[in-house]
Amino acid sequence: MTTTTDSRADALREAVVAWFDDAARDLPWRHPDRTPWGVLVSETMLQQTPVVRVEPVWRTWLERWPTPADLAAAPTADVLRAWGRLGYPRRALRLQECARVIVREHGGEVPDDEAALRALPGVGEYTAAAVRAFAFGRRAVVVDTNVRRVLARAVAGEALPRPTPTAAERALAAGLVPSSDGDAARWAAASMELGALVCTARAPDCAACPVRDLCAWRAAGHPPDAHAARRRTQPWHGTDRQVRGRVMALLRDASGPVERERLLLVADDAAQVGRCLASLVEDGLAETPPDEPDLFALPGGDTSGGGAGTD
DNA sequence: AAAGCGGGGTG
DNA sequence: CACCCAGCTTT
Repeated sequence: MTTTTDSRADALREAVVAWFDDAARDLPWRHPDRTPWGVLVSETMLQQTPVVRVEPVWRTWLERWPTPADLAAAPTADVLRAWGRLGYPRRALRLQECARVIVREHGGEVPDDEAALRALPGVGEYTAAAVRAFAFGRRAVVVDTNVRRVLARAVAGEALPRPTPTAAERALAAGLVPSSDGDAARWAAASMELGALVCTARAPDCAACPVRDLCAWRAAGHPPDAHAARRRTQPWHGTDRQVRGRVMALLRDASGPVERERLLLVADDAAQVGRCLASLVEDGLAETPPDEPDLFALPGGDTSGGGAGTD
């Protein structure tokens, strides 16, 4: 991949980075004393969860489990409770498994190369690139939802990127990444921040945008979203996801196993709840104590010999 | 390529 | 109430 070197690309990169120097949020995972592990934890928590909700959980999490070895050794029930309401609790499971792989295969240190990062549970293309850039200051093509939107507007002249990324889109993003490690890492953080703070999805603040005079979307008169018809808003009310979430909330708040009968009350459709309980067990998010098929608890959280778990 | 997977803040 | 959020995994 070659870096685009035309003057317009240069102007875009320089304007965004200069803006970032002044406008960057003071986020804890950007502090000088952060560790690669802290960055990996933040990136995992930030997968589909907004910054404001992640920040307090990240602080207590890193205080409690400052290294991969600490998280690897923790009871999974404690991990799921600490994850709280961040959503997608399978991420917490994968993060703990990730910690165990790091301990087992990487001497307890977060790896810094692309292939090793991608091999970690829960680490995909974006997270691997983000860890390389933000934890190690290395060059990486970091393309998240913010960067996709910024490039869709500023370069492609569209209101929003298409629902699923294309090869052309990633090539465009790759071509804009500066060649040096330091510049590339700064560009990654800056382009993401611009999308998060100024070039937002709902109400972009074009008047405050450092690249407003370079923006193809603005130059075209802010045409509407060309891909709107192909977007599907995911249902929520009455779905398995909602029911699973309610079950998990109950299990988190209980100090011990919970009776199936009580869990069935989270929704009108008992069959649906039963299906969700089975899927949660299948996913490793819940388990039934030995010879107790009508009790459910968070995994590895068995504290006593079986008495009724009272809050 | 598309579906499944949480939860809550916001216009 | 629809939409969105520093995505990943599986089909």
